[in-house]
Amino acid sequence: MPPEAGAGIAYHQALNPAQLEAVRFGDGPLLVLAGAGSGKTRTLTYRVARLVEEGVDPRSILLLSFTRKASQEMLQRASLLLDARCRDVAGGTFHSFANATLRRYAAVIGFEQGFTIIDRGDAEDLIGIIRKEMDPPGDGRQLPRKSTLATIFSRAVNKQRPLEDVLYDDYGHFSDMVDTITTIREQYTRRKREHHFLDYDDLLIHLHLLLTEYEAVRQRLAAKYRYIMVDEYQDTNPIQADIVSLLADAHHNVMVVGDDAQSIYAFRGADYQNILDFPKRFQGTRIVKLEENYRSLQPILDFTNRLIESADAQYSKCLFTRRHGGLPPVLVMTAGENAQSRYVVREVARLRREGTSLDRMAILFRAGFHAFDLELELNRAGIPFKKVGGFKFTESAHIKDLLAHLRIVAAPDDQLSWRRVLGLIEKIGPKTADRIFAAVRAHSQGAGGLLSAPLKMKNQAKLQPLKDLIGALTDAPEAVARWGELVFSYYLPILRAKYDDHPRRQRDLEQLLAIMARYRHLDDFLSDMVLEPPSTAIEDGLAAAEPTAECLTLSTIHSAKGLEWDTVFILWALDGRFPSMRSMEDPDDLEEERRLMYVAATRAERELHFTCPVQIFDRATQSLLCDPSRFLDGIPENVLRRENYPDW
DNA sequence: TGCGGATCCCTTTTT
DNA sequence: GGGATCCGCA
Repeated sequence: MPPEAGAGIAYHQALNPAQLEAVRFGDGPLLVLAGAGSGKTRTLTYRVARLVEEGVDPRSILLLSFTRKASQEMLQRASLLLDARCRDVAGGTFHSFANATLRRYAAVIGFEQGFTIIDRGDAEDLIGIIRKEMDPPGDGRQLPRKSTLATIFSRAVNKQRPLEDVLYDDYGHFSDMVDTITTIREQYTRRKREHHFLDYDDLLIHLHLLLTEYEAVRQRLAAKYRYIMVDEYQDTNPIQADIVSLLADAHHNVMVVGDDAQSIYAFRGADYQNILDFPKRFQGTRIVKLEENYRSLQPILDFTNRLIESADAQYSKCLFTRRHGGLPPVLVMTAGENAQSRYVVREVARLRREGTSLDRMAILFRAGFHAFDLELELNRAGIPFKKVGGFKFTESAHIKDLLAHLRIVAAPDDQLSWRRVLGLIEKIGPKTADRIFAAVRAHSQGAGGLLSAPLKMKNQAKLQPLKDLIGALTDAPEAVARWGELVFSYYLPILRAKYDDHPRRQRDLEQLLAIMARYRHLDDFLSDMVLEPPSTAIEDGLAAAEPTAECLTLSTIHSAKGLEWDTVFILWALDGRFPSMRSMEDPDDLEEERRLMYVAATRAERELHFTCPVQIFDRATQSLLCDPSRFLDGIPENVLRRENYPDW
C-alpha cells in the first residue's frame, strides 16, 4: 500500500504513529489495544475513511460497536473526512446486526412469518406464566422468582455453560431444583417458538446457528463483509467472539479494538479473555498499542494509572499525556447522602459561575437509584439535568401499555401483549384474556379476529371500544404516527383512571408519539424500542422543557462508557457501595468493580471529584458503612487529595 | 374469576 | 419502596 494513497485526508497531521499504523494496516488480523482516551474512535473513523478512499465498497465493511449511537457517530465523522459513501458502511450493535441478518434469512431458520423481539420484561412475563403453571415443589419451598430464572437462563447462554453448572456455581441454594428449572427452560424455549418470539440471547444464538449450520449462508455473509471491525472487543461474550470468527474466517480481515482494563460487562457473559486470546484465534495478528492519552490532565492520569496498577489486567499499558497542569482528584467525605448531594450542587454551581458549561460536567454512579437524592437537590436548585441509564423509558408501565396495542396488530400471535391490552379492561384478568386470545387466534384473521370471533362472555360491551380501535387500526393505511395517535386517544382515559400522576405519564406518551413519527414501518419502530430504546428517561429534571438548553448529565458508569467530560463527579465512593457488598465475596467480581471505577475516573478531562457519604446503614449486612472505597486506599495525598465537606 | 388489602422479600450494571 | 404472593370477598 503506498504510504500517501489518500492525499485528500491529512493522516499524518491527525494521527500519532501508533494510530497511523492501525489506520494504514492492510489486510489480515489486527488487534488495537487502546488505553482510555487514546483516540480509539478517531482511529476507527480514519480507518473506515481510509478503506473507502482506497476503493473498498463501503457496504462490504461491517462495523460492530457497543451502541448504535457510537457507530453512527463514527460513520458520520468518517463521512466528514471523506464523503457520504461512508454512510453505507454496515454498522450497529451485535444485536441489531443479528436482527437485520435474521430477518433476511428468516425462512432458513424457520421463521417464515417473521419474529417479534422481546425485551427482558416480556421474557420475565413469559417465564412467570410458565412458572405459575408448574406444580409447586411440594416441599414448601419457593421456586426462584421469574427475574432470577431469566438471569439464570441468560447466564447459561452467554457463558455457554450448562444450566446445571450455572445453578451449582452461582445459585447453590437452588441447585436441588435443577429438574424443575430445566423443565421451565424447555417450556420457555418451546413457547418462544410457538409465538415467534426471540429474546436478546436468541438473536445471538440464531445468528450463531445460521453461521455454523448453513455453510452456504456463512460463505455469502463472509463474501459480503470483507472487512470486519469490532469496537469494545473486551466486552464481547463467547458467542459474540465466535460470531466474529465465523464471519472473518474466510478472509481474516478483522480488526478488533479494546482495552482489557475497561471490561465491565462480565455480568452478561463478557469475558476479557476474548481480547487476550484474539492473537491465538487469528495466527499472525498484528498488535498495536495506543498509549498516548489525549483526554486527561496529568494529575488525573497519575491517579488512574495508580488505580489500575493493582489490577490483574494482562496487557500492560502505560498511559501518558502532554496535557499538564491542573489539580489532583479530590475525595470528599460528607455526613450522609444528602450532604453528598449538596456538595455536588454547590460545586456544579461554582464551576458554572467560573464558566464551565453544564454540558461539560457529569455525575456518575454505580446504580440508577444512587442518584435519587441528588435529583431532588438539583431540582430544588433549578439545575437542569438528564439522566442516562438505570430505569428505561420503555420499561415504564404506560409506555409498555401503549406499545402492546401496536404489537397485537403487528404480531397477533403475541400472547403477552394481548394479556396486557385486555387486562386493562375492567373485569378482564389473565384467565379471560387468555380465553379471548385463544378465540381470536383460532379465528386466524390477525388482530381483526377480535371483531368477528365468537366470544363467550358476559360483558361483551366492555370490549367494544377496543374492537373499534382495532377496526380503525386495521382499516387505516400503514402510517406509524397515525396509528400511534389512534392508540393514544383510546388509551388516554385508561391512563387517567389508572395513575394519579397521569399528567407526567401523558407527556411521556407524547414523547413516544414524536419518536414514532420518525418511522415509516411499524416493525422497525417496535424492534428499535427493544434493541435501542431511548436511553434517557424523558421527563427528567427541567431538561425536558427545553431540550436545546445546556444541561448536566447524570449517568450510570456503564452508560458513560466511551464518553468524556471536563469535570466528573463519582458518587458513593464508599466501601460497601463501590465496591458493592455483593461483589466482595468473589475476587473476579471485585476486579470488575475496580475496572468500573477506572472507567468512571478516566472519563474526566480536567477535574475529578469522588464523594463518600459516611455512616450509611447497610440493611443486607446490618452494618454501618464508614470507609472510603478500598480502591482508594494507600493512594498518597499528592495523587488524591482528601477533604471534608464543611457542614460536617 | 377479578380485585383489593396484608405481608413477605430483596434492592446493579445492559442488549 | 416495590414486587410477588396469599387470602377473603364480590
